[in-house]
Order: sequence, then C-alpha cells, then structure tokens
Amino acid sequence: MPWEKQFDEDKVLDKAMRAFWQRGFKGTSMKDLVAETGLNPGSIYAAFKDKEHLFQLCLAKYEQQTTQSMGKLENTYSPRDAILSLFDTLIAEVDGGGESCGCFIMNSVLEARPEDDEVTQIIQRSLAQVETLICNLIRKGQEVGEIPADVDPDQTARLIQGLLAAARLMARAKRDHPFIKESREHAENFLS
Amino acid sequence: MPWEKQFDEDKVLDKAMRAFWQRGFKGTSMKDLVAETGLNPGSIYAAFKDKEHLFQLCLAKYEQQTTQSMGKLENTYSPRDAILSLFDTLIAEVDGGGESCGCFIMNSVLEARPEDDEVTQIIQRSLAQVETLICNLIRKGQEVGEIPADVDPDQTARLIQGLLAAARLMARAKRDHPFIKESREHAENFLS
DNA sequence: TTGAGTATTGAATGATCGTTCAATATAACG
DNA sequence: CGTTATATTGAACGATCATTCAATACTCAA
Repeated sequence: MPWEKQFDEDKVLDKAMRAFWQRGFKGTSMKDLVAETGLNPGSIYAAFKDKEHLFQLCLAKYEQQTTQSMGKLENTYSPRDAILSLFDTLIAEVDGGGESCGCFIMNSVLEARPEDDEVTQIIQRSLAQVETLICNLIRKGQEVGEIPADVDPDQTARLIQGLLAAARLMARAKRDHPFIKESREHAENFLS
Repeated sequence: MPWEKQFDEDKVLDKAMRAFWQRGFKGTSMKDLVAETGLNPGSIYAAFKDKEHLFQLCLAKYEQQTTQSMGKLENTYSPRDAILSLFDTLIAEVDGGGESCGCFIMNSVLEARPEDDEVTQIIQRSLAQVETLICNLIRKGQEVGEIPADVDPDQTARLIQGLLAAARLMARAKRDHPFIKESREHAENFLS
C-alpha cells in the first residue's frame, strides 16, 4: 500500500497562515511558502491544489482558531472581562514590541476583490460569527448584572468589533498610537 | 528648445491614484497603469521614476486632496455637522450602490511593510493631520456651544477617526453592514 | 531650413510569478 | 525480493512582472 505523508498537514497550514497573515495573498509568493513550510512546490500543489485554495484554507483555519480561542475566554473570564481581554491582548502585543499583524480576516477584506466569492463568504461568515460571540457575551454579562441592561447587545457587539478592528489598524500604522489604549477605555464605557 | 509634455501630469497622477486606491500597490500592475493612464511605460518612467515613487506621489496627492476637502467642509457646515458629514458621505456611497474603496491611506496601512519608511511616514503624517482637523472641528463646536464642553477633543477626534475607519472597512466587507449607519449614530452620541 | 534637445514609443529585457511533470524515493503487499 | 501505488523532488514551463532603451517624433532657436 502507499506511502504516508511525510509532513503534518496542519502544521504546514499554520505556517502558511502566518505568512499570508503577515504579508497578504499577493505579498506572499509561492517561493516564500516553499521556504517557510519546508515543502517543495509539487508537494504543496499535491496537498492543497493551488495558492488560491491554500489561502482559503488558511483563512478558514484562522476563522476556526479565532472562534475557539474566544470560546475559551468565555470559560476563564467573566463576560465583561472576556470582551475587554480582546483589547488587552492587542495592547500586550504592541507593548511587547512584537509586530502586530492585525486580524487576518480584516487584512483580507482590503485585498479581496468583490468577485472573489469564496473569500468574500469566509470573511462575511467570520465577521458575523465574531459579532455573535461578542453579542452572547454581552447578554451573559447582562444576566449576571455585570453589564447594564439598557445596552443593545447586537449594536454594541458591532461597535466593539469595529473599535477592535480600528485599534488593530492603528497599531499597524503606529505601534504606540494612543487610540489603541483608548479603545479599551471606550469599550469599558460602553459596557457600564 | 525642447518639446513640452503631451499629457497633464496631474490628471495622470489622478488616474494612477484611483487605480492604486481600488486595487492596492501589488494589485495594480504597470500594464494596468499603462492602460488606465493612456501613457506608455517609458513615459511613465520618464515622468515618475518608477512604480514605487509613483505610488508615493499618489499617496501624497490623496493626503493633500483629503486635507483640502475637509477644509471645505469647515466652510459649508457647522463644526458638528462637518464631522457627521464624513459619515454621511460614506453612507451615501454605499446606498448609491457604487463600490466604496475605503480610505486610500488606511488601505495602504495593511499593504505597507514596516521597513518602507517613505510610505510609513506619509501614512503617519496623514493620520495625524486628519486627527488634528477633526480635533479642531470639535474645539470650534465647543466654542459655538454645539458640542458639550466636557468631551476631550483629542481623544474624541481619534475615536471618530477610528469609527470612520472601521465603518469603511465594514463597508468593503459587506456593503449593507449595519455598523456603517450605526457608526454615524455613535458619533452623534459622542458629540452630545 | 536645419540642428539641437527633449518627449514619446513600444518592443525587448531579465526577474519573478504560479504551476506542472517526469524522475525518483519510499512503504506495504504478495 | 519484486511489484504496486503513492509521495516527494526540483528543474523547467509559460505568463506576467517592473523596467530599459534604441529608434522615432516633435518643437523651437538659430
């Protein structure tokens, strides 16, 4: 019988994801992917069809990863703190000196052409999913009495999502932009 | 004596700007620029040095254009309405069905590599400039009594700028995303 | 009218892009 | 051990990339 794959498909996907995340689809060449995954071109094409499809897989993986890690927050923090921790993570990133490459999904928004249906769908699905997760956290916070009952969960979820997106964008433009830390304070205000 | 240029350098710059604005630096090939400006490769290189430099000129032109048009708002609207009109323009864009390509500067944030000093500088300068313009509008609004005196002009200016950036990002992801219109309402709240 | 000087032209350049494929290596089965 | 089936290899492909440059077109001063 055949020969088993020599590489861990998931680890390779992870390395490719990081590359696309940092430099985007067009900014990441097949040569880059070959260098960073350690695979040969042929192996990549055998395993992932082509660059476009590999990119979509990475985007989907990121979506899944994000959903998972937000689910974990729900178990380690109170609802309100879980939301604020999203900002804290970003703040810690920029304070740590490491380059923040923002949100892979949001980065892809600007690069994706409108006619690119597959990517557009993943993006819209991810946005909706994160919005829902935040919304549920707000609702839970309201049940616990941690968040005022008069805040509109849906609208506020979108506002938090928007603030976070903006903060990550600013972080990329200027690591120490005041808005990054201010965005957390704003979020705090919206939830009290 | 020599032969005068056959093309209007400023119009060509404008067409190139539109191309880079829509599709980004990497997404716009020299072939595209040749097609859309009507110039030949050689003429482009003679006039603008190379693609990178042309891009920087476009970015600078956009910065200047933005500053100018925001200056005009100051004369046609009250300070508070001038700020809100920034959101109205975006809302009108997406309602009109036309594709909104966001803010050229913000789009470039994600594509620019950190070591690209020239582009990074233009971006940071533009961000600071717009922030200042909004800040001044807020201060004027406070003098007129249109905006409460207890809002922090600097911090609120950054918040408005962030909201607008997020709204434009969302517009690109989903033309009818609720956040686009909500961002205007939020801005209204922050200014009352 | 002519010569000097510059703008324009667009084919050609080498580099890099994404992708393919014939050759080779490996592992399980008979 | 030999056969079979699949994985891996990496050189090579055509397309496209940004860029160049010799040839040509043009204007103006002389």
